[in-house]
Amino acid sequence: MTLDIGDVSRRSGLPPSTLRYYEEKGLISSTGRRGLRRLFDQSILQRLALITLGREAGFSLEEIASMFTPTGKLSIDRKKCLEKADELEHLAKRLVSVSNVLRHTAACRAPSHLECPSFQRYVKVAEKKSHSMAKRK
Amino acid sequence: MTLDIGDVSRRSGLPPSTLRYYEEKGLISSTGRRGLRRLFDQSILQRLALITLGREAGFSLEEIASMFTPTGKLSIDRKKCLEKADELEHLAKRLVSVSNVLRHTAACRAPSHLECPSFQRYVKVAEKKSHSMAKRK
DNA sequence: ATGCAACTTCAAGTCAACTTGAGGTCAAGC
DNA sequence: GCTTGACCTCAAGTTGACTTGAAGTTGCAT
Repeated sequence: MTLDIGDVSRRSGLPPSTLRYYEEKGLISSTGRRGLRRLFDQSILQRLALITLGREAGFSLEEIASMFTPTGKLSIDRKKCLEKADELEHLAKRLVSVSNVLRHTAACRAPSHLECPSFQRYVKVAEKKSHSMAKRK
Repeated sequence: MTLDIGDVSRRSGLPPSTLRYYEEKGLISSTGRRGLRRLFDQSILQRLALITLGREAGFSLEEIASMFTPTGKLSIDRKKCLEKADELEHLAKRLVSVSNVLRHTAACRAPSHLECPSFQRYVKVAEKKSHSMAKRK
């Protein structure tokens, strides 16, 4: 019931080179080897899904690595978790705002969007950055 | 009523080097020069806010550039706008899911999160990628 | 008119996140 | 037993998004 790197690659959509890179960086680990070949457990797939998601959310690999405990579970640092959660939620809200800006742009017939009040309103929401956001470099 | 690069930098939070870089890449443009110095219009600030937001949402500068028309308005390609809007909304939903995963991790007392049903549920939502998402390299 | 802070250009450097390539190993099917 | 394909390592290359540095210019206050 263990997976070859090729299987993991196919199932996760990530190329083997990336998987090796992630292992090198300590984000994942193989459960052992058969000869030279890495063997992975099923659970790697969930972990990779979380990593990919974290990347899409704008976290660096280093940040993501810090969210896992050495044993592979998610970090138990509750405060940190809640902070990240807030940050993500705020980002999500802003994204919805931009999404609204785009929908408006597609629909609105006003000569210039910059003068349209509803456009203005969306952009205003989108402009607000949270404090934690600012910290992110 | 025009701004110096320093003013824009202070008001947008972006360093002058980044502003010059963005200009070089065609994401923004100065309205003219006083001697050597670039002059910017007020409206640059809104535009920069949108650019920054786009970056946070994971778009490349090139993608962002393609969302603006040469005249500086948002692209009128309605189909493209709606596609991006969907993409953003989907990403936003997934982010909320990760946020939930994190909150759960902070709150749940189960010995292993991987066995907790509500954790599973959140991860399941988070795992789903949209088609458009997959295209994003 | 003189100093100097804030601008300018342009080339080169940096960093994260991968990818690519050369050269080697191994197990399975013909 | 030998080829083939999927794996391996390790070093070097790539890309995007900036930043830094050197060397020059300019506008405003003293």
